[in-house]
Amino acid sequence: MKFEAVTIKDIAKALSLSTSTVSRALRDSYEISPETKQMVLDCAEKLNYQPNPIAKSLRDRRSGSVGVVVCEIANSFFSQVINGIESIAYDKGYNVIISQSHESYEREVINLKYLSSRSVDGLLVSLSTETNDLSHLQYLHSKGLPMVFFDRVANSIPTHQVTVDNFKGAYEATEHLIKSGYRRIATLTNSAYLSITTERVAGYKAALESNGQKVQDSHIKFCFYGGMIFSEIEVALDSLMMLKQRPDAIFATSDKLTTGCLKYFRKKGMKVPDDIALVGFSNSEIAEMLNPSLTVVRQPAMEMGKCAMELLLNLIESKRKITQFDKKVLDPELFIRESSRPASIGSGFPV
Amino acid sequence: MKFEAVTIKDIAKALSLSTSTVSRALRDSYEISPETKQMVLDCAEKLNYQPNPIAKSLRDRRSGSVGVVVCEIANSFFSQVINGIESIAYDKGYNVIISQSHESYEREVINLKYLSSRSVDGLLVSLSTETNDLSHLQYLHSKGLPMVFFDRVANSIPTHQVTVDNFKGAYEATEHLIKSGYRRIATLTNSAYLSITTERVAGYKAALESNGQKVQDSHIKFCFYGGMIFSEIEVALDSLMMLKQRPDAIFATSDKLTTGCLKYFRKKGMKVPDDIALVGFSNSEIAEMLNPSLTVVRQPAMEMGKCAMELLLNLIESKRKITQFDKKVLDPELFIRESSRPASIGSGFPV
DNA sequence: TTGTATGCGTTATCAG
DNA sequence: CTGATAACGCATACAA
Repeated sequence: MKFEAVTIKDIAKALSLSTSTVSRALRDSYEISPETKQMVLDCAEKLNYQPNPIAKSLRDRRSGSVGVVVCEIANSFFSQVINGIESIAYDKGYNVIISQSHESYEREVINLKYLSSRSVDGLLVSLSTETNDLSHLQYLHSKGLPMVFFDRVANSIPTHQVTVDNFKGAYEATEHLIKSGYRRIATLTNSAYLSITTERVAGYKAALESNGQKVQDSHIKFCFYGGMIFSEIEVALDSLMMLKQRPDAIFATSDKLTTGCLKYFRKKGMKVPDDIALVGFSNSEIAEMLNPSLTVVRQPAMEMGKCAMELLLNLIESKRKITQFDKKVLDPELFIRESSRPASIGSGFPV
Repeated sequence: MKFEAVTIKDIAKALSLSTSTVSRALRDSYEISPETKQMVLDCAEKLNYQPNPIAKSLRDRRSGSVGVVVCEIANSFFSQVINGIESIAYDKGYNVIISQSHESYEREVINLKYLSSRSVDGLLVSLSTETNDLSHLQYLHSKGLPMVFFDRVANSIPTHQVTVDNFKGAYEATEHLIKSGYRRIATLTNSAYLSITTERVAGYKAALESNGQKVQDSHIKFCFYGGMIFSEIEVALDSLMMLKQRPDAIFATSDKLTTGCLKYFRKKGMKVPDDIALVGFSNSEIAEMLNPSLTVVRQPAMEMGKCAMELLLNLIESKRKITQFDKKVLDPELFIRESSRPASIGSGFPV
């Protein structure tokens, strides 16, 4: 594989054939006699010939691989999405190259730069929390590099996208708290740059309003890095806890924020949901174990990955230019845990 | 990037130079005049020239990328290792291609086949739980493809490897339980194929023996898929719980097994460590939150990744054949949580 | 200092 | 049915 790489040339030499004949035989071309074909195949087998994908890529001007840009793979939601992507890619013979932005705009730009320049045939992108300027993506898009956004999408770039119904998920989670009797529901959310933030906050607000509650700006706390830095969560929750009218419930709009809340409350010696109720977006199985009474909004991550990859393959493999784009919206699932307390959404939490 | 790719040829044409001059100018060769160099650079900038890595790979017979084979990225330990790998790779200009075996031998073979054939310059491998036959790796190794094993290593293949001192970690964890007063310590461990299993079980046994306790085979439970399938854990723990002399403590030898135990006990309504004590290998921050009283053996995952990547680069970039191999062993960290109960290692666990 | 020619491994086109 | 040749984009040995 390294020192003595077997090429079609070697096979050709061994069989006193031309490279073109060997190439055709290997590709099972109709214009090669069955005998020659068999000879070539046998010889290839014997020499353990492995085609060189790089040479093929250069010739075909396609690499057979797609790039994925996510913030963190160490995040249940994204690793599940990646599993979905992989499963489709695998079936279709594509290779998946994963890159992490670690929520850094700079890193996202660098990764994208690397992935592009013809080394990937397409891109599956979920924006970093810092990303406000989209020119790097706009540029690639203008050059015709197929891309599909998922979860954290860029609406200003016209292409396919896959999301869950964030509005609905947030609406239902919030309404669930209201129906459970909570009256001062705060929300802990991500960077305002992110599409998911806007949509989830909108759902939260709508649920309050359509249930006759007032939206209070002091109840909406943004964590720019989505809780990657714990102090963000501390600052946000400290300020909520210090309001004259302390919130009686919190809606956390992401996995990291949900576990971050649990961590915070444990640190403070507060019980969830005895002292305060918590509802959150979460795809982590462990988070549920962490608080068996936690009501969560689960995203169909695997499905999102599959769907995004399929849309990307459409773009890559379609001959003519696509002008009509899909905005696929998946349904979130709300897992409501029954409570032993009335007007509460859980049965207890360890302090 | 896609439809109209700018190449050195375009720059050459625009400037009425030859491609070699352009190539040299871009590589900042000493034999090009400063003026020409500047012209070329400016033109490249203007046309937004991006070198084609595939063409470069073909010519250089190196891809500038390394392959990583792990079982699951959705595993704190492995995602941390990957972050370590990436950080070094990034500094050295290498690209990292991650592939998951999902603990399947077949998938491991396929992934490796894909990664090899000169599309990667080297391999960082942690074996799947099913892997017993190493011929696929042996073959690649014999062909001279640089590889470094980490965590789950193959001792029969002579190359660098990085592990933690599994024996020591297991020894200390077990001894900690003994010192805390436990007398019937069972262990829940992975597939016997894995190096980590052998080493950790050896450490467990040694700790028992050097502390005057007998090793009981009925106390050692193997989970072939390492707890990927929860029923495995149920079967193992059920049989432990049904022993006439029920164990009073359990040492779980991996992250997944540790959380699996917690899940099991919660399901059974048992308290950890009131009803039973638990100590485990774990790199997940959430697992600690799950049970703040859990004593864990933490592996320096990030460091392992960095170290493995550095060793791999040594192999890749060294001119002459290396015959002396490093077996780097990192120190595990034991986090002991104080208990409010005597002869117990924790303070409470939610049921 | 710059240009020409060649090859990396493949496949498609065009001849035979 | 098979073979010679060119091209994908880049970088080097060799000329000039």
